[in-house]
Amino acid sequence: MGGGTLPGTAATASDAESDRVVFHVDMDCFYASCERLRRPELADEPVVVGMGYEAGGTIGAVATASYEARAFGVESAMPISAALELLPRRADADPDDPDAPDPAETGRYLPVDLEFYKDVASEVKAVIRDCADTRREVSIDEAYLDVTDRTSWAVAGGGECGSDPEITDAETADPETTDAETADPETTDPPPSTAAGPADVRTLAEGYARHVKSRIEREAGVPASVGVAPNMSAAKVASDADKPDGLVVVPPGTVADFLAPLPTADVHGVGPVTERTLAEMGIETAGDLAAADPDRLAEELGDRGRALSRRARGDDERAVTPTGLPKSLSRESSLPATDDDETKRDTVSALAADVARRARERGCLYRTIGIKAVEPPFEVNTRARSLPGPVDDPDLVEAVALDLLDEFDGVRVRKLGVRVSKLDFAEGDQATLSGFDAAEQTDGEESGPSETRAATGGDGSKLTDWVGAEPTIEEDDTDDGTPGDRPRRSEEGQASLGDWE
DNA sequence: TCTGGGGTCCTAGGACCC
DNA sequence: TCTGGGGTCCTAGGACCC
Repeated sequence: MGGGTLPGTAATASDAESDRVVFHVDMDCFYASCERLRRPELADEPVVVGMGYEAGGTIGAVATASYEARAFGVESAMPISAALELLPRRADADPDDPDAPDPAETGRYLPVDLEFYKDVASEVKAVIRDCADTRREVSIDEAYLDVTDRTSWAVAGGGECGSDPEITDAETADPETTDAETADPETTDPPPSTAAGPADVRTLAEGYARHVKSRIEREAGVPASVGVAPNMSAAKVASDADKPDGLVVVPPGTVADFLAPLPTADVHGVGPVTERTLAEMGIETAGDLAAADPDRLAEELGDRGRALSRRARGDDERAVTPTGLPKSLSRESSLPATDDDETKRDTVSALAADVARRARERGCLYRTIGIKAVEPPFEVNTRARSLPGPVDDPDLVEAVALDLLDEFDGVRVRKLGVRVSKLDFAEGDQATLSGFDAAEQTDGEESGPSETRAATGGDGSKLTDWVGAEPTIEEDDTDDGTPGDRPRRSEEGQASLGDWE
């Protein structure tokens, strides 16, 4: 990075010439960290947080395992029953029972408490919003920050190219920042640089990342790992490279070298299937991937092949953009495999009601209703039907879902799901501030003309006649039908994260 | 160890239209 | 009157991510 880049000259340069500064902030075993926050006695214990898990039970899957638990082989997505074999429950450690597990080799098992984690996440987000104007909050525990305008790749301490006073200020002027990262680098014996480049070069970007990271820990009380790079995919890999509590910096020009030795599976977008395909082509590392002929990759993987090849070379021009509004809403749930149609219909009815309720809470209409039916062992079937126009109609969701389910009469299923898609956030009536408490009005009046009458029209002919029977829906739904509380699109074009809070 | 639940994006084939 | 091409929408499935 010699002497920085003149404005305008870098715009079209690919990969390493981009001088953007992108952070990927990734909370360490977030759910477990949240549990520790409110139960400090769990601090150094193996902690397993299970979804679908109830205290004392054996069903469910591992949502998050603390690093202490991972040392026993417990991994995300593993069935709780399997985790228990590797790491028995602490409660089962009975000192009087010679057959009981050694307490030192047991762990704490807790059910997911998403509401609490969201509270913690909102504190993390408050820090992130304070530290970056441009950001993408990807999930409850993960975000990308473009902080190009707050820091730079200049070398810290007024080195060769780090002479921009504004930038130095940005890093150090925060009055709240009292710890080492603001102090004079000369006197505080800075932590060794984790830059992938020349190890003795600390950039301002690294200092700012340290600042963000320590603010999160201080203000939200949970640890984070941060990856720093000139683009999103490299930052993502960097944040993973030294977990937990990691800070890995990959300066411009070093991205390809940083990625090269990593297995292909570490490249964002390479899952088990692609990994296998690549291995069959003799491609084992990101370096191999970068060196492979893009045309050959495209033959095997389609357009994705080319994109992965670019990523592996450190070339990722995607801008950090806020998360948009959701494209679909769904609920699904597993059940003991059954072919009992009554059970299946009850399940689908409940899922449909829940999906419809959430859609209404978010003030969104939907035009497609679908189901998912998973046959053992893992055969996924989906069916969907589109309506002539967007609606907000719980009864219709149920009716259509049940109708689609008919195809699976007598079929054994182990999981069922209901989804609405082709969402329409009906942005027309911002004026409806009165609909503020719409989430509460789920009973009684239907809050608007978007309620389609087709399926509930009073005759027994359920939905045989709704397709094409209600071309009037379209006119109707535009004037109302949005409860108006959720789509907070004004915040930044699109709600930065309409999801929670 | 038979795999939880919530999403996104992409592809392919068919229907339909001009 | 067996034959063109392009575009769009829809459905189903697959891969991936957290």
